[in-house]
Amino acid sequence: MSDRAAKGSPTLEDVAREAGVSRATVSRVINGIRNVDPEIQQVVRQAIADTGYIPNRAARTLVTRRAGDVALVVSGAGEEGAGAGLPGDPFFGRIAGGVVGYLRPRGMYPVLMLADSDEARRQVVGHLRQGHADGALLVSTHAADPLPRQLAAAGLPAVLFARPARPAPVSFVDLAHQDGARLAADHLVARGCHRVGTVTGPLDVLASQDRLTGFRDAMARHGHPYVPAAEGNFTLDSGEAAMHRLLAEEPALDGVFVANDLMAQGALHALRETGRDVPGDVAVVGFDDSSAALACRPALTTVRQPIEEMAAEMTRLLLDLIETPGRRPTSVIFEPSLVVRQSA
Amino acid sequence: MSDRAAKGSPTLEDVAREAGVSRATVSRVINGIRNVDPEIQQVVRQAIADTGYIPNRAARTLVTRRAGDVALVVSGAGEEGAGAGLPGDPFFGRIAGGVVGYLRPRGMYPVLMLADSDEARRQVVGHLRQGHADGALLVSTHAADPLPRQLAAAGLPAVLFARPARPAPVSFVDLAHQDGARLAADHLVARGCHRVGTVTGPLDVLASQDRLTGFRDAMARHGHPYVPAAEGNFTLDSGEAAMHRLLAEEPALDGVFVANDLMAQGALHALRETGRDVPGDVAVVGFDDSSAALACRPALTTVRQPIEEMAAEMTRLLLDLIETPGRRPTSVIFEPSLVVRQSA
DNA sequence: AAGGAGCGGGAGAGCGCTTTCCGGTTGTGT
DNA sequence: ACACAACCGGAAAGCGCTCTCCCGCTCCTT
Repeated sequence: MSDRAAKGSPTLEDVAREAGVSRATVSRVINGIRNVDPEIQQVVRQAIADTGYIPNRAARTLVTRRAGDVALVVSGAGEEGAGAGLPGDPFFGRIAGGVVGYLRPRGMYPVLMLADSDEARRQVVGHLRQGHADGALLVSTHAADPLPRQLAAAGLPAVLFARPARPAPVSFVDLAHQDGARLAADHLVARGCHRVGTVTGPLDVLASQDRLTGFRDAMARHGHPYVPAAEGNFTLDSGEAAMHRLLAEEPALDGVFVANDLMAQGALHALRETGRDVPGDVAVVGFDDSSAALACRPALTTVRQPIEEMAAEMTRLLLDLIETPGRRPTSVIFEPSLVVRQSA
Repeated sequence: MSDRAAKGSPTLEDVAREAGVSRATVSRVINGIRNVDPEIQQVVRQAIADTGYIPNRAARTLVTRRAGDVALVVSGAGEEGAGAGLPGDPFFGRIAGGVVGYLRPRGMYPVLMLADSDEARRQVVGHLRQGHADGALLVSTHAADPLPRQLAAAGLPAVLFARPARPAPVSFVDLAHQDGARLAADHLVARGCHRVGTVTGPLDVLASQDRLTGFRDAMARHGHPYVPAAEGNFTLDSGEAAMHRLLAEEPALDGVFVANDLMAQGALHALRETGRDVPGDVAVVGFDDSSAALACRPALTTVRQPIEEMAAEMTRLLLDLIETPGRRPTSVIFEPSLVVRQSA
C-alpha cells in the first residue's frame, strides 16, 4: 500500500497482485461477467477494498467504446426567438431533473451542451463523435433545428424532447397538446363561459399550433365555431400584450385559454389593469403547471405537462437505443392533466 | 478511405499513413506541441481533413490523465430545506449558463451531477475520482454541506459558489451581500422611507445573515437603530407570510427590503391583499434581479447579482486550479448593483 | 474406462493516443 | 574548420482496461 501510494491510484494490476490472481479475473469479478469461484471472488473484493481501487474510466471506455454517459443538448437557446432559453427557463431545470433522476441510479451523468449557433452545433456533433457521450438528449427551442438531422447523419443515437418540425426518423417524447387544450376548453365550457378566446404561443412552434387547433376543435364541438386568438411568444410581456389585443377584439370575453403559464401571468396583469376580476369576470386557464402558475394571484388553473416523467422516458429511450443500436425510432406521447386552482 | 470506412472512424495511424509521416508527427501537429515543418503541417492537416479524423477522447485521457471537462455539482437540492433546488430554480439555469459560456470556447462541457443525499455525494466523489471530470464546481443549497470537505479530502480541485458555512481551504466566488443590502437601505432612505422593515432569508444561510446585518448596519448609519425583520425561506409563500407578520408588528411600514425576488413577489401579494399601494404606501426592494422581478406588478426594484459573471469566474478559477494543482485557494467577491424599477 | 463437453482461470493482444528517447540534419560560435 | 547545440521526425513504450484464446481440470456420457 505504501509503495503504490507514491505512484498514483492503484490499477487492476495492483489488485490482481494483491489478490494473487490475474488481471482478467479481477476484471471479471468487477464486471460480473462469467462465473468466478465464489471464494476467489471474495478474495478479489477484499483486495479491491484494501487497495482502494477505482476503475479508470478512460481505459475502460477506450476498449469498450462506451463513454457511459449521455449529452443533454439544449439547442437554439440564445438565438432570436422565444424564451431566454437556458437561463431562467424553469423548463430546463425540470427536464434536467428528470434526466438526472433516471440516469443516476445507473451511475451515469448528463453532459450539458448548448447549441445556440451553427458553430456551436458543429462543435456539439464533433464532441459527441469524439466519444464524449454515447448519445444525445435533444431539447430544441427552435422549430427548424437542423441538429436532429445532423445527429442522425453522424449516426449518433438521439432522442428529442418534442416532435421535430420536419419529420425525421428520430425517437422522441411529446405531450398530447391537443388533448391538453381540450381539457382547458371543456373546463371553461363547464364553468359556463360563453365568450372564449385564446392566447397562443408562437405559431411556428408545433406545440403552439397543436394547442390552438386542439382548443378550437374542442370549442367547436361545444358549439363555438369561432374562437378569437392572439399570438404571443411564450414570454410574460407578450402574454400581456396579446391579452390586450384579445380584449380589444372581444371586450365581453369571459374565458381565456393561454398557451403557457408565463403568458397567462401576463394576461392576468392585463385583465387586472382593465379592471376585470379573475375568475369572476374572466376565467383563465394556463398551460405547463410551471412555478409561474403558483406565483399568480389568483393561482392559475392550468394544464399540467409531466415534464419530469417525459424527461425520464426520453432518457430511457436513449439508453435503449445505445444498448441496441439497430433499434427503430420510437415515440412516446404523454397525456396532460388539468390542475384546477383559483383562476378558472 | 473506402477500406477504413469499414473499420469505424479513422485513427491517428490512418492519418499518419495518409500523410506519409509518423503518428507522433500527426499528434504534434494536432496538439501544436513542438515545432513541425510548416510544409509537413500542411500535409498533415490535409490528411486529417481527407480522412475526417476525429481524435479519440478516451485514448487521450488515458495517457494525459485529463478528462477535459468539469463537473457541475448541485448539492443538497432535494433535501429538506428551502427552494425546490434544481427544478424550477432559475438560479441554476443562470449559473449553468455562465459556466457553459466560459467553458464552451475552450471546448469543454460540464457534467451535471446532483448530490441530494449522502449516498449521492459518495457517488459523486467516486465518479470524480474515476476521472469523469477534472474538478468540480459546487453549488450548495445547504449551509452545512459536507461535500466541500469530501472533495478536498479526495484531493479533487473544486470551487464553490458562495462562501462555505464552515471555513475550509477551498476557492470560492461570492457576492458582497452586505453591500447589496446597503444599496437597498440607501435607496429606501433616499426615497424618504421612515418606517422600514425587512424580510430575511433562512438565517442558517450565510447570505441571508449577511443581507440582514448589512441592511441593519446601513439603516443604523441612517439613524434607524431598530429594523423589524421577519424570516422567510426564499419561497414565494414564505415571503407572503413573512410580510404579513411584518405588517402586524409595524402597520405603518413604508418601506421593506426583501432578501430575494421570489419572496418579494409574495410580499407584494400580501401588501395588495391588505390594501396597500406599492410604491405609493410601501416601497419594496428585492434581491437577485431574477426573472421574478420582471414578473411582478409593479416591476421590482432589486439588487442585482451578476450570477453569470460569477459562474464564469468560478469556472475560470477551477480551470486555473486544474492547470496548476499546487495553487492556493482564492476567493473572488463580486459587487452587486441596484436595478431601479417601479416598486421603489 | 475412454472420449468429450463444460467450466474456471491465465496469458496476452490490443483499444488510440502521448511522449520520451534517439538519430540525423542544419545552424552557430570561436 | 570543428565541436557543439538546436531542431525536427520516427520508433516504440506504455496509459489501464477488456476480452479472445487457450489450457487444464472435473464430470458426465456411452
